[in-house]
Amino acid sequence: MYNKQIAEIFNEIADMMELEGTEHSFEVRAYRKAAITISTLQEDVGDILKKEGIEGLQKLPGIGKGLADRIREFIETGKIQKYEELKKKYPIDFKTLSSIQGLGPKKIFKLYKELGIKNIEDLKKAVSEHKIRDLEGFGEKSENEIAKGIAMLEETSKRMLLGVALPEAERIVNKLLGSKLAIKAVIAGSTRRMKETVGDLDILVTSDKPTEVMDFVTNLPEVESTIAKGSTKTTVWLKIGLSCDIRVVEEKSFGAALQYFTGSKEHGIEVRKIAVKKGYKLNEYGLFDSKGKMIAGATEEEVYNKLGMDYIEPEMREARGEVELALEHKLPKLIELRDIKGNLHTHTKFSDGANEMEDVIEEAIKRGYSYIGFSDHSKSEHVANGMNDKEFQEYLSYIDKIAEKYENIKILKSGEVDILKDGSLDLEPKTLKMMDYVIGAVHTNINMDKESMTKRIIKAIESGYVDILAHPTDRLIGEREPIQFDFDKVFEAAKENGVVVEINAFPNRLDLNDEGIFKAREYGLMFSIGLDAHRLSHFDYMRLGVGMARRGWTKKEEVINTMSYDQLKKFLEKRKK
DNA sequence: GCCGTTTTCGGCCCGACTGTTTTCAGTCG
Repeated sequence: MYNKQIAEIFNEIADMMELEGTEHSFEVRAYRKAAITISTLQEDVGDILKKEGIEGLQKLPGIGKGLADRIREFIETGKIQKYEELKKKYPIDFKTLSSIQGLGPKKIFKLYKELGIKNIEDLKKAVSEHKIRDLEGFGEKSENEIAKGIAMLEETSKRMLLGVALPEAERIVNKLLGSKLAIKAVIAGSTRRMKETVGDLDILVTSDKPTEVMDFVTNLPEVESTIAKGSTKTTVWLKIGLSCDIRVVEEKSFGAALQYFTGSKEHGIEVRKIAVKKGYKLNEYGLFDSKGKMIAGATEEEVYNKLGMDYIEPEMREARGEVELALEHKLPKLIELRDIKGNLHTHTKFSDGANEMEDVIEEAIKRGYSYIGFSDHSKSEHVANGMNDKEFQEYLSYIDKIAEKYENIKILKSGEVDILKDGSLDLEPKTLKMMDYVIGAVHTNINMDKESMTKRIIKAIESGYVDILAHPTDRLIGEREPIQFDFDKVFEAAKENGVVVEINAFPNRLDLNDEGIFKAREYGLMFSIGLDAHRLSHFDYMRLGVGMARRGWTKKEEVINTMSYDQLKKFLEKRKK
C-alpha cells in the first residue's frame, strides 16, 4: 500500500525542486513521470520490492537506479531523506495548494516567501485581507481567481461519475450541433475513454465561426462562469460542478486534434515519441514531416496509420502496452455495445426494483434484447425487500408463467443471492436449483479481513450453485472502498469452477473495473456485463459497462451476454454438469 | 534522474491562454 504515498511524495519533491532553479528541470520531469508510473501501477511497489528486489523496481518505466533507491528508502525507513530536507526548506502544503486552479509551484513559493502562506487556511486569510493583489507578478485579477479557485476546490474535491458527466457532455454537444455554428462536435478526453470518473469535459468542434461558437458556449444555460476564453480554446465552469474545455479546430486538423485531446496524456506522449523517432512532429494540428509538410491530420486513423500503427480504440489509450500492439498490428478486437444480446442482472418490484416485471420486459424488447434474466434479492437483503425460499419459489413460478406470454423475447429465472458471512448461500438448494442461473453477491459484513473474505467467496464459488459473481469488489465509487480479498485465489477458484464474473454497469459501481478485468482475463475468466437495473432508465447504463469492459481489453467472445439465447442456455446447462 | 538499432552522453512532447508585462513567465492539459 505504498504506491499512493510515494507518488504524492515524488510529486511534492518535483514541486520543490522546480523552485531550486531551471538546471533541475529534467530531474523534475523524471520525478513527475515516476509519480505517474507508480500511481497507475496495479501491483504495490512494496510487493515488487519484496518479490523481485530493487531490480524489479528498476524495470518499471521511468524508474532507474536513483528513484528505485528512493522507493526502497521509503519502504524500509518510512522516510525519504531528500524529501525531508526539501520539506524543511519549504514547509508548504504543495499538494493541496497546487490543486487550486492557476496555482503552480512558482506562485505557491512566491506566496510563501512574501506572505508566509503554507496551506489553504493561510491562503484564504490572505485573500480575504486582499494581501495578494499587491505582490509582484500578481494583481487584483489573480487574487479573484484564487478566491474562485478555493471555492471550486471546496465545491468539488472529487471527480464526477462518468454516468453523470457523459450525458451532460452529450447535451452540450447536441446543442452545439443544433446551433448550426459547429460543423462537427464530439466528446474527447477521459469521457471518450470511458474512465469511471472524469475530472473535466473536453469537447472538440470544427467550425467556420470559432468566435461565435465560443460566445454560444459561454452563454449556455449549463454554464455558470467562464474561466478562460480564446478563439481556439475556451474553458467554462458548469453548474453541475465540473469544468469543460471547448476547442475549435480546422477540418484538416480534426483527427490530430481528436487524438491529442482524447489522451490519455501518457498515451499521447508515447505516440508523439514514435513520431519523433520517425523524424516527424505530431501536435494537435497534424502530423508533419521534417520539412514541416503536413502528412496527416483529418482523421485519427490517418494519423495512427502514417505512424505505422493500427487505429487504437479510445478506451485502450492508457499507455498499457497498446502502442506496441498497434505497431505490431496485434490489437484485440474489442466488444461493442451492439454485441450485447440481453441482460442477466435485473430487479423488479418483487424486491427493490421500481417497475413491474412486464414493464421491464417491454423495455428490454424496446432495447432490442433477445433475452432478459430476472434476479431479485434474497431474504438477507432486508432493506431491499429480499424474498425467503417460499416467496422466491413463487417468484420463479411467476416468471415461468409470464414468460409464456412473450414470443419475441426469452425470459430467464435467477436471483441475486447473498453470500453470507460464512460463505453459505442465503437460499436453500431446492430454490437455487429452480433457477436457470444463480448470481452470488456479497452485501453484508463487508469489512471482514482479507483472509476471511477470500475464504468466504471461495466457499460460495465452490458450492457449485453460483454461476455469476456479482459486483465482485462491492466498491461504491467515491463512497465505499472495495472489499478486501485475494484476487488471485478467488479468480483461480472461479476458473476451476467455471464461475463467471460480473462487470456491473451501474454508474457508481462499475465493478469489476478495468484493473480487475485485466486480472480476471489473466485467469481466462468469462464475464457478464450486468445492468443491475432497478428501473427502466437504468437500461441506459449498458454502455458504461461495455465501456469498462473495453477499458479492460475485453473481446465479445469473453462476455456471456453476447451469446444468442440458445448458446447461453447451452453454456449454463454445461456448467450445471 | 532516465534512457538507448541514431546513443553510456546528450538528449528529454507540445502549444494555448492569462495576467502582468512592455516581451514573457507561469500554468494547464
